[in-house]
Amino acid sequence: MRRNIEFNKKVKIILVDDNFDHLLGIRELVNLEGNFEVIATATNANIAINLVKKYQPDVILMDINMPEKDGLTAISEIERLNLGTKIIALTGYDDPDLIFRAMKIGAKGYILKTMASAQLIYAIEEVMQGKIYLPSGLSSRFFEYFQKSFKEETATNTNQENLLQYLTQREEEVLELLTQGVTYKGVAQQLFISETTVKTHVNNIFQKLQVNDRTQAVLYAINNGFLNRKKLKIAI
Amino acid sequence: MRRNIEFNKKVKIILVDDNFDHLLGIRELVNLEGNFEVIATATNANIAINLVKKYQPDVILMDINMPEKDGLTAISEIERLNLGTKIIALTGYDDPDLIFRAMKIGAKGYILKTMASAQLIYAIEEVMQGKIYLPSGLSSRFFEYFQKSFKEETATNTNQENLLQYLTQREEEVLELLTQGVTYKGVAQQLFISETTVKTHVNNIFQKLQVNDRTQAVLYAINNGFLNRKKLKIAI
DNA sequence: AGGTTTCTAGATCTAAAGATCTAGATATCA
DNA sequence: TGATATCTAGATCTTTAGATCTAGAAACCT
Repeated sequence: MRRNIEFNKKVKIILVDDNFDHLLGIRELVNLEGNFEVIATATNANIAINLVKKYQPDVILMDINMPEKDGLTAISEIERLNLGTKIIALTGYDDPDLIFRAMKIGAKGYILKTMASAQLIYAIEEVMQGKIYLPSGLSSRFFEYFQKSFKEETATNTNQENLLQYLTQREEEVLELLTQGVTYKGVAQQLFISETTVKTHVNNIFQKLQVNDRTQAVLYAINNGFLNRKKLKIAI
Repeated sequence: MRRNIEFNKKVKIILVDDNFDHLLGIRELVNLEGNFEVIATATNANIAINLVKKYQPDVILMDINMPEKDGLTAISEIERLNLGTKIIALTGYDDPDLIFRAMKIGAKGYILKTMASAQLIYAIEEVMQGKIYLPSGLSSRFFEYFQKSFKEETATNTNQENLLQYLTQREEEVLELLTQGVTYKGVAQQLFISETTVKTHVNNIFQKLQVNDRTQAVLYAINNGFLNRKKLKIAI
């Protein structure tokens, strides 16, 4: 039969939307495409997650404005399954924060319900090719929000000089251990120096960073990019 | 004169590239467009920054692979001037990390030198409309990198439960003050309770978070999204 | 009404942290 | 070679921090 011959070629899709009518509409639309097949639908996120585990679809169209468990959480959980399922977020709002969060947790696409159906089909085709699809309007909003986030983040750091630059190499080593919650004794052992030497270094660090205790020193270090320079942790 | 009449309409552009020949080529190309005008060029970043201050251009085409001061730093500095100048990064490489960092610090566009000249013109037009322009190939790379960053970041957090959930309201208040480097005495004053009460809370916090001292508690709180829930700080 | 949780707070003690001063050994730089 | 910076480390003392135990008051749940 035709169905069997094409079985391996068809893109398996699961729809998730709490509005049943909307679900039917999208199913109709998607099934019109010869290469797509809606293999299951769900009206809430928990059912959806179980369906995904069972059928391992290629693509999920997920309404992220649902009661109970919201769509974003569902996306996170599905992503954690690591099945390579491409998730396209579907919503009525073009809220930049929502778009940003959806992309952050791994959505491969984001489209508005008000958009033309052709765009939905195109989005599915794109994500199936491993691409990410954002309509140009949403992509602008995403980038605006993205850049705004960073601007705010660096704004607090640039209003005054970074006192970390005055630390000597040894002091940096000591501070790094402090940011791991190590005691004087621990630092002394790890650096093969005496405990009093550590205290000397720490006191010098305090003066240079203009703080009174180790907690404040650690906080200063974290807030001023000390860990970012040392470790990997992408600081976005 | 024609030049005066159209003065307010022309888009003022500054080119920055350490390769002089390349500079001439781009200038030629851009000037062919009636609406664009290259008002200055520079072969290094420091000169470029001074030119920007002086002429306040609409758009800057910046090669980010330059010796001495690199282009990314220059972009940061120009952004800090807050003149609303749109910066388009220009480079030979489509390194995702480079793209990501350029966008992060505020570039409004990113194009490869190997790309067609029409794309450069289009990019200028787009950014002048307040949009961000990334050729689709680069935009894919950007998103891949973007999502990978977050996946790695959350990977360390999701491997075990978040002990912060077991804290009572009062304990959260105390912990919040600890993450600001406040002493027992300070916490007591701010919460209008006795110092011994604070100690009791802090000891309970230590047990719940399975740590031994305040520095470790603060580090646990920071690494497990305590501040993110409380304050603004977009944690990307 | 009785159990549970939470917030409060005292007493007591030990361990760590921090402040301050002095000082020797190297290394670096002018 | 003499000044400077860095790393080292001792002595001494005060102040926080942290551990442990007990216990009352209020709120909440069943």
